[in-house]
Amino acid sequence: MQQTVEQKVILRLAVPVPLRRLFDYLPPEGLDPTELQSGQRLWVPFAGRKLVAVLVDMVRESPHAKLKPAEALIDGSALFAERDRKFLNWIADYYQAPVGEVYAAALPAALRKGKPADHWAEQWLRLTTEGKGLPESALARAPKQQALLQQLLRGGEQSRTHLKAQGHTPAVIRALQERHLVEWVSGPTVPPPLPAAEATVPPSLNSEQQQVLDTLECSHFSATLLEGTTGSGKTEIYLRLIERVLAEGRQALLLVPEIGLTPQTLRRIAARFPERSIAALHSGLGEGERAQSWLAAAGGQADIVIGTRSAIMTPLPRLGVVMVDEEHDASFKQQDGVRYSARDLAVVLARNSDVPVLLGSATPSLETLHNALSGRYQHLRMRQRAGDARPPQIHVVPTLREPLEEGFAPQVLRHIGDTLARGEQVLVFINRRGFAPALNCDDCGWIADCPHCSSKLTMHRRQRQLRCHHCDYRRPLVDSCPQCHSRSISALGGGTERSEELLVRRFADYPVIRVDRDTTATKQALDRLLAPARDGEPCLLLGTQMLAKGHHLPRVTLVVIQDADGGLFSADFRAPERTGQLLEQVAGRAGRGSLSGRVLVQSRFPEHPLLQMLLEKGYGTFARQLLRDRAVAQLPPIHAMALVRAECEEPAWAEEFLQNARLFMQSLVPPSPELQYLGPVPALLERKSGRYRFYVQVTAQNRAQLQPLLARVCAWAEGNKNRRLRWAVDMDAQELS
DNA sequence: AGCACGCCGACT
DNA sequence: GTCGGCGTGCTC
Repeated sequence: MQQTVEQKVILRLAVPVPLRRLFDYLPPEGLDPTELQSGQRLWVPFAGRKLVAVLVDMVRESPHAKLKPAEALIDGSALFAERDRKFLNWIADYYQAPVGEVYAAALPAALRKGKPADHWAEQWLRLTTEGKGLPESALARAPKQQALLQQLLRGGEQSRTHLKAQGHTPAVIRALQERHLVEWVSGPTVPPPLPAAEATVPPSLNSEQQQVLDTLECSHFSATLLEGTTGSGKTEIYLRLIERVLAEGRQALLLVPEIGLTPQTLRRIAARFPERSIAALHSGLGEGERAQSWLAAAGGQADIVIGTRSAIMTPLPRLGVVMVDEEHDASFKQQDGVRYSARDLAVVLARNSDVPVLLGSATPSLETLHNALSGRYQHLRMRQRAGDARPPQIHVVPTLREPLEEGFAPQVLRHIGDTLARGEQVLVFINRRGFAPALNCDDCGWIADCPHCSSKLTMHRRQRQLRCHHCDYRRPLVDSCPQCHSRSISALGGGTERSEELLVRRFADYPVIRVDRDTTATKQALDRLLAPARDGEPCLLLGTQMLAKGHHLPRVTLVVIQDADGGLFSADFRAPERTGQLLEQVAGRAGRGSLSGRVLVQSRFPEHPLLQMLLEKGYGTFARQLLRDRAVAQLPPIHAMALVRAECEEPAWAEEFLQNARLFMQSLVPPSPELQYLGPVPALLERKSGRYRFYVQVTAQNRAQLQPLLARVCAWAEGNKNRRLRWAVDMDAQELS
């Protein structure tokens, strides 16, 4: 028997391609294999190109005969520790996603492209041997140098960023350098500095908050739903938990909805922890800043990480707590690529790391509520509003037989006028942007619709454009019918822009602030727009969902919901839940200060039982009723559900593909009361960007029944040869659109 | 996904 | 004669 002197090493790599497997390579030529660690990035040759791959595992042998060597090692040390890799592998498995794409999704763009991490290495200033020998009283004649020297003697090495923030000038540092007392060394990345904020002292807690904090156990895994009325002080609970884990030397992760991470939010956290290093991870960052924040988090330098959905995949070596604010928010579910739910992953991550997870909301998702009611999660509630704010009074305004003025009932306009006249603020919620959702010829019936989607074009009058809200199609506004040349064309229905026009006309003495995606391109813009409202002058705020989330506007005493009916008759089984959450959240904007609030809800169906229940009994009772309905209909969250989706320019191909997928799955697991199939059916938006979309829905008693079936259907579909067809498995799908 | 290889139409 | 259209095969 021949003995091999050199143990051969085979690298198993996650390559960013849409294939559900790892790829084996030999170590780069001329590299000592002992330098390799799982979790490092490497350049690899792959089907004629060069890609950045992540080393997931090292093994002794490979089933593949001809292996190529990897091209080069990128990282000196691993970016992903073993438990990070376990987590990412789990994600790929659970969501039936290609592993390489999961690893790619976990990395910030700059690192995904192969930039070396040491590009963001921080310069740290430390004492030389000579410097360490000095007494603190040295350099009495150079007070600035002395102060810096003392700081280094007491606190150890300091980052360049930190020194700059503290006002130590380069000149002072250079002076010490020239005396050979200090030197720069390259060290771990620190997060980019946040806008300066004045330190605040923690407010005192009310009894409910105190009770919640006493109940929350931080040493081990536990999952908790914190169901707290708007204004009950959930944020303070997050801040206290952060404080607690920081004191133990651990990191805190706070996930927030996409539009929740405003400079205002960041400032508030920075003000509470002025001495701590905070990394923000959101879409507003540049590529470099994002990589820097990510590396600071992954390197353990950042104490607090606050981010949107994708932050859940950031490695955190000292993780102590995970918190999800507004956990019901739809932006936690990724809608393309790796279709993960950051909220669900937060629970998985916490369990893996044996740390607590806190899901906070005034209007919990039915998923989380179900887990809380069934005892899987701890359920804590806060009903008191902070300060002396009282819950708002809610009134329904029937609009079916009412003569409306641009969508507003006369009495609603009267109330708006009265409120402004009292020097208070009004918030008008309209869940549709633009001037009008349709443009129609009175003579021949022509309707402006999107050439690429099964939807109508929305009229944007200010920009004189017709736009599709589903793809980015735009065309100039027409003033005669393109079909019959009639000049009698009308804009049907209303949106924020149309209401803005009316309100500006009717309430000319007051500023009207419109907040929607068209007026608010950036998070800074939102902050700027809302500034006059925060000053407390009487004004009218009008906008879409963007206005519904956590802005503290204490002078708003009247909230108008222009149309509550949208979600009551939708084909999407989640529509009532979302409508309930939205209405409750918007209504919560009323009367947050000492002034009491009033909410006017316009509806054509004021007697609709769900609307009645929501308005009279509140979201809690409403949500429990919806849960009972879901149980009867065998829908999530009582049952597990996944969609197999397909889209194609040729509708028949997508349908046929899904028909075959269903037949294939049925041959493995025939339909039964336990496991059921539906479809293929067209998606709610049947055509989008030129492609027809269909899905097959699979529901089962539990996920364990679904998992193996989905894995098999993925393997089957990967063998599908139609290039024009795109398909995906959407586990725990949130949208049927 | 993206890049190679391969087989049929309108161009210098 | 070939430049290039995109169908399909494969990626360690």
